[in-house]
Amino acid sequence: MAKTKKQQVFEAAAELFMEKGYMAASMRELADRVGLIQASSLYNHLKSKEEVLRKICFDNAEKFLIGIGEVEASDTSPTEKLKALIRLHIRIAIDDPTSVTVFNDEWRHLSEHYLQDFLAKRKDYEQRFKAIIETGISQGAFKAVDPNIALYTILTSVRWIHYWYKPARNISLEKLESDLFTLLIQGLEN
Amino acid sequence: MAKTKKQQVFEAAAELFMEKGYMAASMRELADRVGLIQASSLYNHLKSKEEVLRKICFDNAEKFLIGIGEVEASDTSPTEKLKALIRLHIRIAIDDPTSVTVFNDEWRHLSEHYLQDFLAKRKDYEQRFKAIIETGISQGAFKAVDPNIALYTILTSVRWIHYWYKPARNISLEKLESDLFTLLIQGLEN
DNA sequence: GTCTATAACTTGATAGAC
DNA sequence: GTCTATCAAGTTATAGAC
Repeated sequence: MAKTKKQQVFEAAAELFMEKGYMAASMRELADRVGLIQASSLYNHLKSKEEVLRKICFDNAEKFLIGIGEVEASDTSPTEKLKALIRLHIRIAIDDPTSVTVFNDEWRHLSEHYLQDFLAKRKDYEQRFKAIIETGISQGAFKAVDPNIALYTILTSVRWIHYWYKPARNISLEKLESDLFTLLIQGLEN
Repeated sequence: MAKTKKQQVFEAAAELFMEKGYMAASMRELADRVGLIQASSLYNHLKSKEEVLRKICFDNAEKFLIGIGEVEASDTSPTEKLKALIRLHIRIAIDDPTSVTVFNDEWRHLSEHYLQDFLAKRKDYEQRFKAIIETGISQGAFKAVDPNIALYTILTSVRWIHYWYKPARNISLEKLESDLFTLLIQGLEN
């Protein structure tokens, strides 16, 4: 299937938002990047600049929320759940690094109504993630570190993947996963 | 010593850059925040908006480069050096969370000449940090993980501190340090 | 050192021809 | 669906009075 022009526009926008940041990215520059189109014509494919940001932010939020739902539903130990969550972050980051980077870095430019919705979803995700860590601690599987410190250390630890990891590099997805398990889980486990 | 107006302006700017991002922060809003001053009058205290960003980015870069220089000069094991580096990041983050957040997130809006200089300094820092990890691996003190994965996991792990850590909270600096050592070093050590 | 006024420019978005 | 033309609003920064 060939990409529709709308898809091309949205993908180019995500790249531009990643490279320059949402606020520094102009519709004229987006048009240049899509090629052979004027900025005004972009409005046949999108309603506004913010609509593109909204789609990126909420599509990724949904990916993470669906993912953590599956992890919660699985009948496994806290350690296995934590591994599955790290795998989820790696998978989403490698599946579409551009999109997830914009999601990570540009959500604050959502307008107020959407920003509130987004922050509520993020808070929900973080609390469910933290609950898994807390269960592990109370069961004695994890060390008695502060759950917030463990949570944010793990959450931010996977945010560099897009910037550094390229499959072409001589490091495999398996090595990436196992090194991250070593670094992030071995410190936590009893 | 009372703060000079210049200091007040630069501090308010850093706060504004942190909250809204450099590109979304306007000189008019900065003036409102400083209070009882018009945007045009700010130019008696700064040469340009970018001058403020430059000062923030290069002051922090210098803090990290001086810090890693001291760590390198110390005659200690890779594990102790790594602990000292984590302590360095925590100290800088807690000492001035606003400034270090702008340094972390807004450097890309430096104009070309300064951007190149900044990126060279960052690359220097990362390579010296990585060299310490590599020494630990080759000496057998650390596990044979990929040095880049370890480097970026550690570097990004301390970036949430500003957003979450408040000394008023019922968690001490000592607990923060020891939990981060547990999480970040225990996974790496043999 | 602060003000008002404004220059010079860029921004997101729309109207209407084709 | 794309174009040209344009609007209205916002931007950084400067000039010159006080």
